[in-house]
Parts: sequence; C-alpha cells; structure tokens
Amino acid sequence: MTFRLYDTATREVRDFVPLEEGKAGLYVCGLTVQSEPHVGHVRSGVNFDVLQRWLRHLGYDVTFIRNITDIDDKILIKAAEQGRPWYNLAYDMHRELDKAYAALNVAPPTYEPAATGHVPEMVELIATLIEKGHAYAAEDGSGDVYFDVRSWPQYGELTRQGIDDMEAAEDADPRGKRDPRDFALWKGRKQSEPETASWPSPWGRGRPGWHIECSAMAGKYLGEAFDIHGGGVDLRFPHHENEQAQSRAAGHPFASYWMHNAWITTAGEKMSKSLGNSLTIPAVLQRFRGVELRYYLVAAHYRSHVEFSFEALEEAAVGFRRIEGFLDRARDLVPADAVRELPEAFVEAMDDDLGTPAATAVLFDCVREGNRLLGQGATEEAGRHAAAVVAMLDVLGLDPQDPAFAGSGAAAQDQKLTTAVDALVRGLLDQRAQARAAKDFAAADAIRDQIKAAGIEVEDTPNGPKWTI
RNA sequence: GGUGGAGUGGCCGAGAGGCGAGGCAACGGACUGCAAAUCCGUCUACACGGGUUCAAAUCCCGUCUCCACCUCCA
Repeated sequence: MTFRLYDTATREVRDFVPLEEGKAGLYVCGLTVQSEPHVGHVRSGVNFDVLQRWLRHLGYDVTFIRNITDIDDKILIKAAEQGRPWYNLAYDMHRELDKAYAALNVAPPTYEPAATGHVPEMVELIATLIEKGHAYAAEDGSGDVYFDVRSWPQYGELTRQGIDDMEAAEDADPRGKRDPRDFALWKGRKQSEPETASWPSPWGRGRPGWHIECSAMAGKYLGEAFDIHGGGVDLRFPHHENEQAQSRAAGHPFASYWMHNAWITTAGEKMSKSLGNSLTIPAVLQRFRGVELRYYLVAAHYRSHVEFSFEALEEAAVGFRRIEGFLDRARDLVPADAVRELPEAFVEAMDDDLGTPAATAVLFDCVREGNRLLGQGATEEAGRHAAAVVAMLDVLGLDPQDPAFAGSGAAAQDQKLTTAVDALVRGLLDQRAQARAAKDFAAADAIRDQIKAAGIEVEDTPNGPKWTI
C-alpha cells in the first residue's frame, strides 16, 4: 500500500510520488510571530509534525522547512503600540512559539528560516520577475514593486478562480498598481516606519512583501521543484496562490502537492488573534498536559474542522489516560524479543491521507485487547500489545514517556512533590491495609476518604494500592 | 458576486453504496469487602424533500442552515 495524500490543487487523494526516490522535501508556512501562539496555530504544527514523522517512518529522507515571518505590518504596528523594537517583539514571540511546540512534542524542522535573514534571496527573485516581465516597480515613486497578475495567465489556478471574478479589495490602497489584484513583492520604506525595518534594494530601501519570502526560502532550501507545500486553509488564497504564481513565473516548477489543514473554531467562530488569551498555549497548558492537547489534535483528521471546547479536550484527555493506564500496567511486560511493529490496520489508516482518527481507533482496539489479556493473566501477550501501543503512540508523537513531555523544569519540580506526597500517603495506606486485613472496612474506608479529601484517589490493584491526584 | 467546506446517536468525532469506527457519558452484568481500574453487554445515528439502485449516511436533483477564503490570519 502506498502513501496517499489529498492534494488541494487537484482536489483528490493521490499516491505520493516524490521527485527523487527515497527523499521528501516539505515546506510549511509557519507563523508570523506577532503574538502568543494559540491552539489553532499549534494545530498546523502538530498536523505537519505527524506528516513528517509518518514520512520518516516510511523511510523517506525528509527535508522539512518551516519558516518564520518576522517582519510584517502587524509586527510593526504591535511593537509600536507596545513601545518596543519590532525585532524584540518578533524574537520574543518566536521563543514563545518554540516553547509551545516543545510542550506538544512538535519536532523541530530541518531548518526554520526567518524572512529577515533572506532579503538578498528575495531581492534576487524579484529582479528575475522584473526581467521576465512579471513584475514592475511602481511609478508613483513609493519604492514598491508589484507582481503583475495580468502577465501570468495561470493566475488563480491553485484556487480555481478567475481574476475577474475576484472581488477587488476595496480597502487596499491602489497606490501604483496597474491592477488592483497585483500584490506587493517589495514595500518601499515609509517615513513612519523604523529605519531598522528596511533593507537596501535596487528599488530603494524597503522591506519584503509577505508572499515572496516563502518562494525565496523554499527555493533556497528545497530547490526550484519540491514535493509538498503545506499550511492552513486560509493561506490558499492569496498567500499560496501568489507564491505559486511568482515562483512559476520565475521559471520554477514549485510544489508537487499542496496540503492544507482545517480550522479550529471556538463557539463557531474562527480563533482569531483578537479573541483574548484564554486559548493561548501557555493558558491551556495550565489545565492540560501537552500530550493531552496533542492527542486531542491528533484524534481529529487534519482536514476536518474542529470545534474547540475545554469539555471536548477534557473528554479526549480522559480517553488518553485510558491508554496510559494500560501502559502503566503492561509496559514492563514487554518481552525482550518483542518487535515494535505497527498493526496493519494502523498503517493502512495512516497511509490513507494520514487517517489519524482511524489510526487512534486501532490504538484503542489494541488497548482493549491488551487489557483483556491482562485480565486473563496472559502477560506475555499483553506485553506484546503494549509494545504495539507504544509503537503507534511513538509515530504519532504521543508516547507519554517521550522525554519531550517531561523535560521541563516544572516536571522536575513535580517529581519532587510526587516523592514527598508518596511518602505521606504511603503511611496512611499502610494503616488502611492493616484495617482491611482486620476486616475493619469502616476504618479502611475512613482512611481512603481522608486521602480523597486531600484530592488524591486511591485504587486497589493486584500489585497493591495506587494513588493518583 | 466568485471559490471551497460542513450539517452523523446524550456529547466528541470517523466513514463515504451493502457488512453498527473509536472515544466520552449513561445504564445493566462480571470482578471487588465496598470502590476504582478493567472486561462483557445495552443505547441502532447520519439537516430536510425528492430520485437512482436489489441495497443510500454514502450517488443524483432540489431546499434549508452554518462556516471559511476573496483584506492580516494556522
């Protein structure tokens, strides 16, 4: 069975055929680092991380480039509002994003290029477009350079829109544009903008337009043609359409496949950046563990719209703890000779356009069967199921024992607390054990209630009592 | 106006012509001193109206509702 994925450009699920045997080049539009990342932002990170992991699992030598947009209108505006340099804001938010990715076990890409580090590459590309007659410097002396949409007949091919059907952006400043749909490749410096936010170019000092950075950086690190280009659905137009137009107009074949992840909404509304901070990653991580959030995101298909709610997240977390519960009991039973093989149904699900919902169903089937075997005392077989569960979790980036989920300073602190609480609870549990041995269940239950009043649940297991907060 | 997407059981969420995804919750049973955990079972759903078909949640036609993009956006 070959790996198939849904290509937004052709609107069908297609076999993945890389340009070069055994290699996969992947470019994903990362974030504009202008505010704290929220759940929606991170969905894209998780979705494409799963793609990356699956490609690696399939044996591909993956080159994964995910960019950072660290200069744009919003960054300049927000930084000015906050009274700090734009580069400080961008850097700060970039670090927040890194933390969020780390907490969710989103593996770092091969490289994470930033727009500001690639101005020469962009200038070069713009020059090529001007030479080929697909771009022009504005005649109003603004220093802007625009892509000439009318010079590229295929414009609109990615989203299948005709230029004349597009609503002209009314609020857009026509400035020196020949057609209202022409988009900026280079923005001439305005007096109101800081000197530090401008770079020299043949058209005067200025800064890059948004779309050109991805064309330039994808070209630099992946070549003029590469396999997969990804991003959120909202980027299809105009961002990806423009990227493709400018790259192809410059003579580059560009991406073979386009992948777009769907939205997360809250209360039916798009999770916009102005929505407040309750859904930022740091805020959510105060209530749920990184693995749990990741599981919640992975359990839904990447092309499905997800209606976010803390209730649904809680439900998902409870489900995930069931998997962990099995692993707690069976992880040590994995036979030494166990091969960490993925169940066939799991592989089929993943091969079918990253069918993570079907894949997680296989995961749960395996957990149930493992629990059943455990109940029958078939420890070795249960251990083999545990090995399969770990293998599946691992490829989804969901292994709770992955150091990525435990590496923080908070976790070390938790460990100390756990040890301390364990010592205290153990004393009480010993008393309870004595009471139970004496069949004094009233006393035993009183002790359990006392522990429970402190927020700790006690469970009796074949290996003795176990406590959880 | 143009371009896409969605409406599934109490809830979350898959599937995409036949054979009841999975999870959560609830209820019944097993196990347990009682619980918890676990296992077994029950709850038989696909927005609406037509049509095609031996067979439709899945295909076709129509209707309604919602969402996204066309402006910065994962």
